[in-house]
Amino acid sequence: MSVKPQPHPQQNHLLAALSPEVQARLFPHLELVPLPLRALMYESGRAMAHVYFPTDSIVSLQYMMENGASTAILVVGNEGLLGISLFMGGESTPSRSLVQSAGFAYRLPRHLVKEEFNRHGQLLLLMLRYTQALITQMAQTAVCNRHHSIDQQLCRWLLLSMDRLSHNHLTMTQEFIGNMLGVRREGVTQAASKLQQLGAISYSRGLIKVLDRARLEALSCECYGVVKKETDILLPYLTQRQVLKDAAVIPVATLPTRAAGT
Amino acid sequence: MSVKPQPHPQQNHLLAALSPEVQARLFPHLELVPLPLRALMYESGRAMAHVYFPTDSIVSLQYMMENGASTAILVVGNEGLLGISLFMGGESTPSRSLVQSAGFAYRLPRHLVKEEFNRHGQLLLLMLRYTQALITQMAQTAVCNRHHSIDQQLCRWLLLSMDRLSHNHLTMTQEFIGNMLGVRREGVTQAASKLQQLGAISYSRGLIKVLDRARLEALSCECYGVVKKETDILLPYLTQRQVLKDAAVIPVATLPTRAAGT
DNA sequence: CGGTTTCGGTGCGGTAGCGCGCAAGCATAG
DNA sequence: CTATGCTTGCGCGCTACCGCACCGAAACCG
Repeated sequence: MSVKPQPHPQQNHLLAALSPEVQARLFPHLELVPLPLRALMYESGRAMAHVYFPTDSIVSLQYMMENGASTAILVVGNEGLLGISLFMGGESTPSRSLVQSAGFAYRLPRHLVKEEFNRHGQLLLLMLRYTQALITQMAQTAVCNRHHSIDQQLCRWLLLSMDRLSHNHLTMTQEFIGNMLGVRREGVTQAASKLQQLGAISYSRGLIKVLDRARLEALSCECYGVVKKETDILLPYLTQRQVLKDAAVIPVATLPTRAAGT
Repeated sequence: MSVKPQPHPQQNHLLAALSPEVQARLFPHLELVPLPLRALMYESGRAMAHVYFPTDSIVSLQYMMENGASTAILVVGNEGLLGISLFMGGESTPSRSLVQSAGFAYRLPRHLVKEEFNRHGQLLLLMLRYTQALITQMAQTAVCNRHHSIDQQLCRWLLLSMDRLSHNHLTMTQEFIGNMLGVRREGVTQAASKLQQLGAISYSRGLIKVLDRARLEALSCECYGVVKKETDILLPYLTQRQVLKDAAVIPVATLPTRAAGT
């Protein structure tokens, strides 16, 4: 029917926010790879060979328990990248990454990203800010796991996913969502059924459509909003698609901050 | 009775791990401050003026909910520092920090730490690795909140605290612990009473003594061990008190990694 | 087209944790 | 030494969620 849009590096907001100079160094080495649903990007404890920049795919990072249970801690889509621990120091983490929505990603070999990072220029700054945003998302997930109902968490999850897609539907079964949230499949069934009765979503056999986004936001816990707001503060050029002007090194002071510091 | 030991910057493992050169630049500006129990170090959304390096105190970082409930996401003691978001980009975070065990900390004004960080030397590297360790702790907290019982989480919490103290007792009421873990006070009472019957701890009116640490570790969930192991990999010189030799810049490759990467 | 697999709906008993209220014991101020 | 407040123990009903088992309907496949 319709022609599939050709993937492009600029679809990834982090890549798009890089200065032309940095882009010129990195883009020639970008490799486009398809990410099929449920593909395992990183296995716990294995060294990572690449850093991935999703364009239209969504990958979630899970921590596993000894008994096999797991919970997704954060979600990465076209607003970010997969593999921050390569910058931070470890070559691997005790977590695994799973493709939650199929699509494409560009990837770069580990050493190239490290080299660029060690220039201590724009990439370093962006990575740190992005990492801070991830930290907020993880922390909020932890609180959410403690205090909120499955209903609320499902809404949060759907919203997080929708923000990273250009369409309004998700391809995932309730069983799969259960694995993500670390709850029973039946729990998801009940929550989803409630949402459908309210007209917020419709679903059938692994295809979920969001019909009333405002409704979802109202039913979700505050966690979604907190993370979104904080991310906007930290990385306005990502969520609002503003592209930073060049300048190899951006003084931190020129980036917006929430508090009017000294 | 006994003479209180004089606090010293080297009691903080992060400070101790710095090269003599960096120490020479920073130590003259260190300011020793007492951290009384329950003091609020950072309030959500307020700009941070200092970075704190605890010597014998413990500070925990909490995320708050709108309805007043809260959960501690991570714990900082003499192995680390308070205020990583100053490096990462934000001047503030949506979290608050609470003194969980009274003691002392050295602090540095924000701009001095930023300056040293921007030299892109040893401090940068240490901070990134430490941040990675914090991320692991947060993620594991999130999973723990989802999957483990109050009993197990109490053990984890006690162990995390003991690792950061030189003695075997804690000054905190069960109500306070409840606030930390984000559970009811009565839940803590039941869990603690179980631990006391098993001879692992004894407690009375806000004073908890750890009698059988091995027992605690056996009763705790795996989360404690996972975080500890990962921290040892990332920062061996912190937990094992090895001091790095000078060299203003340490190539990442010389730091130990888990996987035998390329 | 018929068999098999996948997905979602439902019911049932069990349990961990919640909110509440109350009481007993220790601790400190006056 | 008494009064007051803080800490802990305990009981009660309630809800959310779990584990399990089973079923029907849709999709998939040869």
